[in-house]
Amino acid sequence: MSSNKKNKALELNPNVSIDNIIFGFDFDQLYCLLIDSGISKTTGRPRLAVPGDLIYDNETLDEAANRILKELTGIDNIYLEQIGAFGDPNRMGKESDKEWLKSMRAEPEARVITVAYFSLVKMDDFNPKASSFAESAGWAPINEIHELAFDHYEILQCAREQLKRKIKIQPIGFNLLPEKFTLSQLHKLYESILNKALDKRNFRRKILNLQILTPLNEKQVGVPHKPSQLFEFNEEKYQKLSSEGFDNFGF
Amino acid sequence: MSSNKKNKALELNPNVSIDNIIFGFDFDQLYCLLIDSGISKTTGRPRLAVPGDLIYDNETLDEAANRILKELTGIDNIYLEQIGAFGDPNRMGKESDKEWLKSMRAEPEARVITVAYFSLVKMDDFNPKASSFAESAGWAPINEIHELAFDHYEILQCAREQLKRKIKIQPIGFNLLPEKFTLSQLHKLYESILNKALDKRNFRRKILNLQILTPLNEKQVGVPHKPSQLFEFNEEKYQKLSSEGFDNFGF
DNA sequence: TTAGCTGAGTGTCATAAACACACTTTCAAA
DNA sequence: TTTGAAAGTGTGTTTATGACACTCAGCTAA
Repeated sequence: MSSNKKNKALELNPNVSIDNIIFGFDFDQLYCLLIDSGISKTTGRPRLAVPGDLIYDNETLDEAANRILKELTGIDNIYLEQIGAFGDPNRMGKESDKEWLKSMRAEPEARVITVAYFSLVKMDDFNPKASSFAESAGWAPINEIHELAFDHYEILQCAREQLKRKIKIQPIGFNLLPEKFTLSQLHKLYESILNKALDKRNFRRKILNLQILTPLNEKQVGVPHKPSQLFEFNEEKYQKLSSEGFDNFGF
Repeated sequence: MSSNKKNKALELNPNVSIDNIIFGFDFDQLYCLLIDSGISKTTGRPRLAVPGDLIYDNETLDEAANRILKELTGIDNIYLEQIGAFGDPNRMGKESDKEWLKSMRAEPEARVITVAYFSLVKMDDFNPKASSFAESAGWAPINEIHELAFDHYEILQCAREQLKRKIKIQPIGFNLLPEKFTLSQLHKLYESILNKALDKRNFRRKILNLQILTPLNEKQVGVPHKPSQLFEFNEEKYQKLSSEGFDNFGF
């Protein structure tokens, strides 16, 4: 439990980390960005984890979360939201976690509280590349993830729940889509996040009533069916709804 | 990391604390439990703060939050929910905060990340008493709190927002009321939390439609007006609504 | 004893949102 | 020119919302 902080600015805080659930969407399903730190000697399986790092003592938590995102993906200015802190004393207690900690951390025994975030990125903005602390990174379909290092699987489930809750009261889903998109793509996105089928006509009516979409003079091209109208979202209206929410319980 | 519980003091984690926004309701307005650590030498004003403490290395965050609640109020088994982590490097940077830290902390310069919780208590369950790290504790009307130590004022505002959001999708408000209560008391509670007037008839209709209340064969006595029907809430239905939520955006 | 005060309790109508549901259109490829 | 694939569109029913005003029961004080 060190706290020898002579040189605060440059020092990693060995007790607090950030883990960042990065969501993407490919018009078909939700993905999560994972890093693979190699084959575990104890389990013989790849050791998949969510990107994260210890924080520096001179950065805020939000800055640290943005830094991790930037270091890994090279992109900035991404939708980012805190999920909360995870601090079970045994959260890093699996054998394969200990093995990794010994090889990577100056104080492998230190108790680390992690602050989890989730972010929403447009999948084609990001071209995975190796980061300084993982051998590789890549998108994994959310429904195919069944096990992760540390308590990352649990954090992922919390992130999904929070996203589900949030998308019903703020139009943040647009962060997962490109500038121009079709109503069907948006529809599929909502179905993927909420994990259930939504009636097409009712969905379209509701979204259009929010008046958050601007139809473009443009259609899909080259598709083997009736081409779809493209939309962009209305930034102004979006800001308004984002701050007010559009909650509806009635009170 | 030692797990020698004989000497807990050695296991205090100097980098992570818990702060707990404790809400109460007196049938008229919302209150927050504050501790007063004495007159600040630098400001000459009382130094009011939310109860909190560093965590021990062998407890989970939830356990630490419960411990703080128990140490201060003597009560257990309280509704408790995490708000999130607050970690601005300058969150303890006010002069009056530094003064206090020097007198109370082994490592006054250490950067401390705090994990905030809020809890809902039945006000008459709690009889304020001095705790080990504050000279006194007491209920303050939420609307009369304008300044607090550290970043506690900001945390309080987040807590109010979270409570507002939450009460619309889960019936957690009941935690602030005694076993038996009237519809008017519940109505006033919702108005206090949401900070706006709600139509009496519409409110009663909606709450009764949730079928979460069981009318008792009991009325108020000794009131100088028509005595009010008392209700208790239906635990079973409450659990069901709590887990499902009763969100209503329509999707 | 009665008049007056206080808050409890109650119903309806108009409007808006939700939900369920099936066929036609447009384009590309075979 | 036929076929397959997804886009796009409307209505009727049901349910929830929001606005709104008077009577009732019990206490107190004249």
